[in-house]
Amino acid sequence: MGEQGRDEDKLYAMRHSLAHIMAGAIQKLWPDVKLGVGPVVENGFYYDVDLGPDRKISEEDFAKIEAEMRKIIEADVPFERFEKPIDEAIQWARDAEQPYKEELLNDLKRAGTTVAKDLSADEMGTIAEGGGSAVENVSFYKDGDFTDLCRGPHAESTGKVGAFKLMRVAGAYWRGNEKNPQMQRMYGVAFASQKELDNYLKMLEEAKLRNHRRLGQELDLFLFSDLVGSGLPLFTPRGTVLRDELAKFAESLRHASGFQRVSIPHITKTELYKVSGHWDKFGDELFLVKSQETSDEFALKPMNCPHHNQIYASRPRSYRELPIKYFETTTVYRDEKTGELGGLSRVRSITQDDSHAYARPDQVEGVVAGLIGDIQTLYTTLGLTGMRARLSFRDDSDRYLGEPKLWDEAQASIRRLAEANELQYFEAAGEAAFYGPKIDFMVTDAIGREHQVATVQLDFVQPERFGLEYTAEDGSAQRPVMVHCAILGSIERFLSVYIEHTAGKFPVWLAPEQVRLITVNQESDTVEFAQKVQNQGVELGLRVTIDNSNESVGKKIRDAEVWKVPYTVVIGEKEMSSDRVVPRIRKDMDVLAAHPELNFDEFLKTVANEAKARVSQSSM
RNA sequence: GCCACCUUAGCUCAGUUGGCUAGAGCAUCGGUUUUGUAAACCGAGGGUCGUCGGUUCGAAUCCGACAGGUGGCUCCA
Repeated sequence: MGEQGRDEDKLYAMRHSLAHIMAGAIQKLWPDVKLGVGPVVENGFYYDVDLGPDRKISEEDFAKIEAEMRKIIEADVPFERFEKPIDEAIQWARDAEQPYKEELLNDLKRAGTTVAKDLSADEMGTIAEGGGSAVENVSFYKDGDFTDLCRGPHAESTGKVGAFKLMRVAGAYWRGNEKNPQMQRMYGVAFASQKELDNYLKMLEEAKLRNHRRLGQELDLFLFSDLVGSGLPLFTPRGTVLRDELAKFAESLRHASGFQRVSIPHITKTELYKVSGHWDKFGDELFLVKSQETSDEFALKPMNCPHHNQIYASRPRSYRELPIKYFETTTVYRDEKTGELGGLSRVRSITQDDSHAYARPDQVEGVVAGLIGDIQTLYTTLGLTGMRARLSFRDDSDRYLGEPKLWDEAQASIRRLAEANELQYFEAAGEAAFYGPKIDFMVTDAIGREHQVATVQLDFVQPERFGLEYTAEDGSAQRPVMVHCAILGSIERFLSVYIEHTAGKFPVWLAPEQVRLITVNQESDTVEFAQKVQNQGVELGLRVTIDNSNESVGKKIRDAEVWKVPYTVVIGEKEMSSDRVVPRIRKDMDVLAAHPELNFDEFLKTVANEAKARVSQSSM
């Protein structure tokens, strides 16, 4: 570990120390506060506090708390470490009337250093000493009047903690369990220097400018209506271009990989999900639909696999025709809890580029390898890089269906696939679907944030439940394995990522408006010329618009910039007489810049080719 | 669903300790202008201040409920 590692350790200690300082400040202001845990997180720290049922900290209190923290920092008192036997520590917590600490210590005593069931390893790590045997002593840190049980490490003294800012207060359940009382989680950010803190805050401002909700409004891509309901986005013509073009691209990849399109209704009798197993697992997320005609109970489909299974099951299948691969871009509906909705990232009508392949066991790896290739092609084309794969496996809880032996085989097979396809991967226990393990793909956006996008899942539970079969070479009936895959994942969620990644500067093939023609005046020959150019463009499959409004050219140029149109062409006397195009090219693009001297015909063809080739811009 | 905060015109926002007919810019519409690469000029329309209820002589402003939103928690097939 070099210089950088030591700096990171130092920063960690600073942030951790600030968590203590904040807790101390809060305790000074509200002496009977009950403290939870206060770990370091990305960019800062938090501390969970509980002022009792009738009192809450709000953001208005931040100035007060920060002032109190600064007093502690200015006092520059040392962080002193000492140890107590576990029983004395428990007594300390009892005397201090800190029931949450007492609970942690009791778990620590009972469970040793193994992680208590409800507590994440990281949280536990902040209070427990390492080692494998039962805990006998626990360590404390004291700065001034404030003492907290803590593993450390800390800064030397409260004066050496860098620059910080309290950011927000949020509700958080004690130990992350919604059955436990809810505490207030105080978040702060902290860096070694004020300059780094300022840079971080500036980055947050930039992220705000890219926010997909804001751009969705500014660029007229999608909206929500109170009458339609929350979590139900409506897409405008411009937004629909994005959706359609993305879906078309995903579809073309599927087509090349031998998938066949199918089409299913958006509702079904609930019976379907009782057979599939979804009813028991996810019944509370179903939108139920009533018929006025029959007594059957219907639901809006929350996933597509059971429907697709019915198509597979509609006739006897031979080993010769496997793998059978169905694909469809379609919308599913999930009754998400209102507090979980947000912009396009979490919606109640979710459009998936969903596929289900039914394969013989010996074909599974080939099918999955093909899907991985398609996923890589799509994200590379979209300029989303740094792909990582999460191998989502089961843990030892009882929420999974299917034979453990099948799970082991499938997980081993997924591991082999990750190796064979040279994926950069890591494993995560407890992330599997209830019916099988999966590979989840994450990509990194233009400002360094990682998002989960595509997913490939193996499933042996549903073929069993639906009695899916094929006739093998020897005439016996065999079970196919199902492979679920969505490349874009949810188109809505994908757009939330992609709009922020591009900041709304879409590449030509996705741009809702690819070429905007600006007339210098409203004379009929100018307008007719523009219309002729537009028609030519439309014939080439381009999205060309004309702005012949009665505004100055300067104003119309500005408008085109604001709408982030890739190519803008002013049409006036010069262009009409010379048939030369001097396109105004959006600054992030570099494709046409190499061909400055084109006539209208050449220009349009060049743009059409760029769109057809799905060229991504090099800089975003 | 839980916690904190937010909601004034299509958008972004002003609106003093509760007190005259609730304002601005952009956008929209009408007129003048016929324009050359990031904002021409003049004028007009547009608001039950999220909704409902309460306190008050008087509510955009104070209180409550509900709806919608933001950030978290929990969840995410």
